[in-house]
Amino acid sequence: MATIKDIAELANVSVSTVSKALNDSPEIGSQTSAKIKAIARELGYVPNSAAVALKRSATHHIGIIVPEISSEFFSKLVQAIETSASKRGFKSVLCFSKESFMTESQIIQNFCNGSVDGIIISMSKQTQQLRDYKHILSLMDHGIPVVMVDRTCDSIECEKVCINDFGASEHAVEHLIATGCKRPAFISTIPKTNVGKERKKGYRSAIQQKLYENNAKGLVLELNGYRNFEKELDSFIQQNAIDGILAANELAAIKAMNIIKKKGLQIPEDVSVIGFTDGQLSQHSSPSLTSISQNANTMGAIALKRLLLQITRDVPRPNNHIQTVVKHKLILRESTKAIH
Amino acid sequence: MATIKDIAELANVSVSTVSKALNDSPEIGSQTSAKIKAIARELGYVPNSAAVALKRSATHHIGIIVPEISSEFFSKLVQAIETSASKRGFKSVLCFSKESFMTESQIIQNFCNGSVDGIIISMSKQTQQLRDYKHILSLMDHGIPVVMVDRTCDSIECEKVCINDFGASEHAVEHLIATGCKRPAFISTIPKTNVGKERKKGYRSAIQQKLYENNAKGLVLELNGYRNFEKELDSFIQQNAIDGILAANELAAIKAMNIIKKKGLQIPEDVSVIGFTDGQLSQHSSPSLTSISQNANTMGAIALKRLLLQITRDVPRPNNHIQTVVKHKLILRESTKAIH
DNA sequence: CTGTTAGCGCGTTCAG
DNA sequence: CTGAACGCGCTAACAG
Repeated sequence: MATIKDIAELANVSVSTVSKALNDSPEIGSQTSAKIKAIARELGYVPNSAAVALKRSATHHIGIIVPEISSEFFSKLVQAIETSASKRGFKSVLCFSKESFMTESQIIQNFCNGSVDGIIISMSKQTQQLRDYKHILSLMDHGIPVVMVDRTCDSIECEKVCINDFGASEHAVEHLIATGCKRPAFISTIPKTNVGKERKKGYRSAIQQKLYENNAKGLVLELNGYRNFEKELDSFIQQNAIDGILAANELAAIKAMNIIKKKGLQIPEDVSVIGFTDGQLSQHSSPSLTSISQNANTMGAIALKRLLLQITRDVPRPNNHIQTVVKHKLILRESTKAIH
Repeated sequence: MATIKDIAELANVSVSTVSKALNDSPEIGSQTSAKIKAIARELGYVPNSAAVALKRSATHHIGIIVPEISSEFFSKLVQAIETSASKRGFKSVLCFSKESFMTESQIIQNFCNGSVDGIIISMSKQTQQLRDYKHILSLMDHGIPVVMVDRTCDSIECEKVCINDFGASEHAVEHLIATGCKRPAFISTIPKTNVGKERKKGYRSAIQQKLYENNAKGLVLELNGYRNFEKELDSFIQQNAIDGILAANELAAIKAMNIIKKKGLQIPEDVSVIGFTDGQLSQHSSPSLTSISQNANTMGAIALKRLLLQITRDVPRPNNHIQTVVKHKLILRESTKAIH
């Protein structure tokens, strides 16, 4: 690895001259500058990032912490963040919490060493369940800007980017009702997350407004994962004479559709289904799945933009409690009936 | 951000004493050491990564370059690499080439600044098409270890991790033939990649051995993307009386199934289908898709292990042309018939 | 226009 | 057992 020093020796000038020449300082004469640049190119010189980072106390790296990327929402989100980041000269350090509080804490502790200029995080299930945000606060105490995406929480004052999960859920349920569903249900395998909770609330709000006069809680099936999914869902559908399903996540919706088909019921005639996230699974299932799109790309781009705003202007924490709400979209496909 | 200097002042010792104490040097007395550590904890001290990197000329970061992560193979691969890396104290910098040679080159040029200790790459389509590997060679010239995964090439002498795509393809076609297919076809939307080519060769080899005596080229449909996919595939199936399909990638297989169903044909009775990659799409489609699993998790873990071997022992390039072949797996599901 | 010098934060000889 | 001093590679005063 050629250094500035090597160039200086070859060019018979001092290191500072080289530094200035390479940074196009007006102080340096054009022929000297040209000569230096030629030598630099010759040697394949690239400024050492650690040295620059040390000097500027800024790394041009951001940290991304997500639970995982096997669900398409997160993989899209990550890709959107990285794409925006690289456009602006920032590199992305990607970490997975695997839905574990401990792992998330360790990752964050690690990020306190100044290896990133800021962090975008979507919290783990366990963190949201424990409601323990010490690690995130500690990060902010270290002066590292944080933007929370999708899996956010109210009790921390930092920037947030999310959709209106409550409203999106209402929207979906209203559509089920409008297409003739009398007994729409809500199923979820993410009951412990803020988004899971909001989506459930939205479901209840919609059925209370549009379907029941009383304070009915509706038909809700919540599970932690997919262990007994088939058995539970099967009896749930049977016992409650379900004719519509809103699933809080894509995979649950897809699995539900397969179980419904297996029972010999028709989708959407007997049971209509709507999912969240709108990924490839939704597009390519049969019947294709009506979905709420969370616009992961937009969320990612905005999250990055907000983060860089905090990083570049060194206002430590002005109006930090800004929350950007990205519009959702209901994408109609074959798994729901048409409105007459 | 507390530094070693701050601690030194508070403890009334020199910075070097602090450094030694924090690194558990036997030179430092136990009570001094304890006191220093207490203060460090108090201040929330974390060693500055840029300074350490500069000192050690090693960042404990690796670079991961993949085309994208919307296909499940790459998202699994990335997750596997990161998981192994973090276990060993390495952070992962993730970049997307978006199948573009230019983007890939720029990313790599950027990585020559010493911001990573090594790189794992799966090349872009365009790079494989142009066969221009200057950027990768330049990386190696800079002394940065490189491991290529899945999308590899023969003409570079670096470590490689892949599956036997040729053999896997043969395996799949043999299964189609064994379950009664007389006219199995091969479809691909990745004709320009090495894996796409190998899979096609494997297909041809199998049909020549098992089906035709002569050197028939078989029934091959290659497209660059999904623009006219439906139209092309439709007439391809019609004209050639296809009764089996091996698709070189998961999405093509799924799309093919949907088109076949739309034509009113039965899967697997009229047309059997096998795909590559075995992701969630394969598991949850109806009928579920028989697939070749590339064991992305294994590939990722091995790639990282091999890379770290090169990084830690500073043998620059000993037996660098090692190629690790990971075993594939044929996962039988509903889209193929049973063997009688 | 160019060179000298200091210092970013840390680890590491080498003296004491 | 502890401290002073150097240098990793770079930028930015400050001199000349």
